[in-house]
Amino acid sequence: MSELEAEYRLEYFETNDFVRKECTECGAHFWTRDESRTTCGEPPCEEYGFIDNPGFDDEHSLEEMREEFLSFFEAHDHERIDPYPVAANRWRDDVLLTQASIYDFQPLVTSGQTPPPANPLTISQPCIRMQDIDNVGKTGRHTMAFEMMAHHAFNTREDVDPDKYAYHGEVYWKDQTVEYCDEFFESMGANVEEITYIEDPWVGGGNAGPAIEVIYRGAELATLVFMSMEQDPDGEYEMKDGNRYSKMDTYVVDTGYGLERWTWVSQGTPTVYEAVYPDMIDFLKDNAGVDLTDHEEAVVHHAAKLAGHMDIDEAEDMEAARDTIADEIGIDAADLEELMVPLEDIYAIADHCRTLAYMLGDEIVPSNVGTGYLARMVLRRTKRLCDNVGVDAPLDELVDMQAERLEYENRDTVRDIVRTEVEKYRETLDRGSRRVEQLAEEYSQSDDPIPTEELIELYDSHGIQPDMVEEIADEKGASVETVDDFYGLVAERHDTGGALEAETEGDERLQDLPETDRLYYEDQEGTEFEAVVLDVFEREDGYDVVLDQTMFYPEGGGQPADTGSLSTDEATVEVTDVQRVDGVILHRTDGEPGKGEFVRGKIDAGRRRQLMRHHTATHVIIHSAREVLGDHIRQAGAQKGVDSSRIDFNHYDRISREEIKEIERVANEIVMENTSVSEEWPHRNEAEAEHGFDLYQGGIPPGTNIRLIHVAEDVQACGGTHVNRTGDIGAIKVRSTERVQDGVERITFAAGEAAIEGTQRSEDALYEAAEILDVTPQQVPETAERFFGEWKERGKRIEELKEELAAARAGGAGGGEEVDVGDATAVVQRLDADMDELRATANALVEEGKIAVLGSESDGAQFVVAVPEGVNVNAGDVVGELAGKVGGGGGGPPDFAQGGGPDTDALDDALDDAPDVLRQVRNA
RNA sequence: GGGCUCGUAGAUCAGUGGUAGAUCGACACCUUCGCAAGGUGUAGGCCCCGGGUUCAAAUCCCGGCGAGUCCA
Repeated sequence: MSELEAEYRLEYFETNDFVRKECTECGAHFWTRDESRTTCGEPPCEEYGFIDNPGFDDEHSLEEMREEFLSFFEAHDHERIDPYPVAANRWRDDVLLTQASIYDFQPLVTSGQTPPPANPLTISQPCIRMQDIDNVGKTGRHTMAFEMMAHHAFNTREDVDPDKYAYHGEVYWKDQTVEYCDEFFESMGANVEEITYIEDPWVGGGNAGPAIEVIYRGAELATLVFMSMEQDPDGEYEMKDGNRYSKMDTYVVDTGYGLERWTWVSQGTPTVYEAVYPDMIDFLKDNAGVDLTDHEEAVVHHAAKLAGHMDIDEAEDMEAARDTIADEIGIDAADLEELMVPLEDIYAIADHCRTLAYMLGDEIVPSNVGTGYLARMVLRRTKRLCDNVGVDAPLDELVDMQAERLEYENRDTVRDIVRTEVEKYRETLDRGSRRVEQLAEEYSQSDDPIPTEELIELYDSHGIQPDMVEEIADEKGASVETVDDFYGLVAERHDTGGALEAETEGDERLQDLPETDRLYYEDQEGTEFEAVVLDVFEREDGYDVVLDQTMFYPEGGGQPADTGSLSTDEATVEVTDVQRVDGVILHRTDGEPGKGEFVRGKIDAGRRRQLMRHHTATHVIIHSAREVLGDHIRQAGAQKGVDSSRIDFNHYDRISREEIKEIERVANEIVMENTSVSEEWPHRNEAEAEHGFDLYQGGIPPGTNIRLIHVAEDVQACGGTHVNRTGDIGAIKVRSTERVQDGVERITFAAGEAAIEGTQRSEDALYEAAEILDVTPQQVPETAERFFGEWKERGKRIEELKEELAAARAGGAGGGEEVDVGDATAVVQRLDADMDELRATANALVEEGKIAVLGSESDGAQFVVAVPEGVNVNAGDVVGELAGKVGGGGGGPPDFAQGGGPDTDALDDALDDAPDVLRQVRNA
């Protein structure tokens, strides 16, 4: 760590009379203007110094503070850019939610592959950190939702090739960053003498660099990170994670100024929540009927202030501190808790509602996977808190209060989603409590506690929290087996082996080959071309041929590879698959065309044409779905094919038949308009500025320029091949919809010829059905309904008749053989009817006080034996014996047994033996 | 993406291989001046679908469809 010391000897510190000191409490090194200072200023070395003592000239609301910051940096030559969505998984696959402003620029911008939207830039980025969820509301300082105000500058070293990275040269670095920070504090009216800059090197995600924590009146108000190193076993710096790092070609100024912290310090309220959500807190208190007397108000204020001065980083710290605080104020700890808990819930509700506003406003759709699951968790937690504290305002209204404040435009959809989710949650709770009630009743009878096993099952499979089980069990007079590490036990159930996928090893030879020219972009309609074979790789099941240029489209963006052939004068090889690896296109063939040969390539035109139709149709469908279902519709995956294609997207409800028809109608309208499908390669910043993030439905491509495909009003970044005009699609027919996950719907559709074929197939089925029923296709549903009804009627009628028949037979009309078995009479009879009839007859005989032994030949040999009450014959034993004679088995309760076997020839013999069997069983 | 749970009458659910059930609701009748309530009775089931095992499957196995839930 000491190796970084030189990194902090800034000219700015020198020229402004800063001194470097070592904290007497924690030993950290820091820079200050105050020669007499001995501690770094950060809790626990020092207490909060701003509560009831605001640190700046003016009090600011959240909105005012955000504007102060952004306009300050705008005035200092930074471009203000719009915040990114909180759903970071839209542009990177390593995280779900945006947790810092730098997330916006990872990994493509920070690595230099892609230029930043502006340089330098300033932003206030909404972030969500779920890690702190248990602390929110309780500690007075933790929030789940926050905005990270930041300014960023992206630099590359002067000595690297200017063409190597998407930006070049140094914008500014450490001195300028610290100077901006100092100046901003000063502009807010802070006393700069009190600021300390603590040296605190930063490490994260394979990168590292020197960093400075900026502390003012006990609050960490900014972190200045100088990202400039990457992990490297041979690197010259060893960082605090024990790994070695070396300098990179790019170096990035990554700052973070907590908007909520700044707002809080400007107001000096006891908790951050009161500074950030004053209106919402008032509303919630009023709604929940939390009405404090002046005295209580003073106690709460006093307690919060004391807590503020303590080192409370976890909710548990708060519980522990409660006694101390109560003691100091001079009231009972229990009384204090009773006073504080409702307020803590209210604080948490306000924060959670803002979190939800960000998530849903940024069009995350609740689901059981990914970010959708996180949104659902937050929503359910919020609902529970509302119920706890007695807030009865509808949750969608509460979320909307925040959405309005954050100026989201899709507020109606957000409310709709919240209402749908609350309803789903209510159903889950209903289902759950019924289940628990039943269980509780069961266990209260046996006096056993409900075992942990059941609790885990209830939570894991049915989403019921243990405390809810306890509550209901209590009402039913049952207890619950308590366990320490409940969630640990749940986690155990999810242990997975984690099968590792084998990495495909790259060919050294491949890396030396030039990128293949992509003719399929120059002429999307073309199907024949000429090329030179640059290299051939022998594979297990064929060859990989590399050409200098190709028209074969490699698999990508959900579009399968082209197939076709490569021909020399002597021979023709079939191309079965095409892949692109680092810009080099590999043609998998069944033969060796010869390195250096001149080849003519020919792609399967019909197949390609269908793929192009389907690809363009995919854009049309997603656009139509957006139009019909709402702006939250976003592609979640797609696969094109020859006969049909499918597209998955987020939606919070099942798609109705009506909606499908409407989507189909809108899609075909676009087809019939026959507008041109165009392609362009604009600078990504211009593209983003004009079309926003929705460009990247299928993932974010790297590079300065990106390929855009315009289909009617729809614009998407896309690497696929497309038809020239929408009319070339021919027709679009939705084939089916399914729910692939909760909140993710899949539409399978067909375009062009496949649409016609698909429709014809469904019609064939309908016509065939109509022919069988001998009605017109239009009459099929009505007729089917009538037939089904009649079929059921007949079934019932047959039942009735069988019973009547059985009664008649039992009455003597059947002519079975009557034998005496001790004091009882048995009827042995062969009926040749189905099992139902046999059973009915047997029952009727039993009614008359007779033992029934019935045999039948239908689908093998079958027996039914029934014994009236009070007769000492075990029916099961009789059947077992008889069934054995026909090569099968049987059994059942002592008064009614069934059985049979495959050997029908032996049926009569078995029945002849029945009287003996009966007597044997009776004697046994 | 993975794990787990579930699918039976209009609703909620029993039913662990041997004759498909309960409660509520619906309907009819009784009781009542009338209503609530009560009583008696009746109707209402492709046991999600398709295969397999078995003498026999709502039940066991495999696949599909539908729903729920937890985790990443």
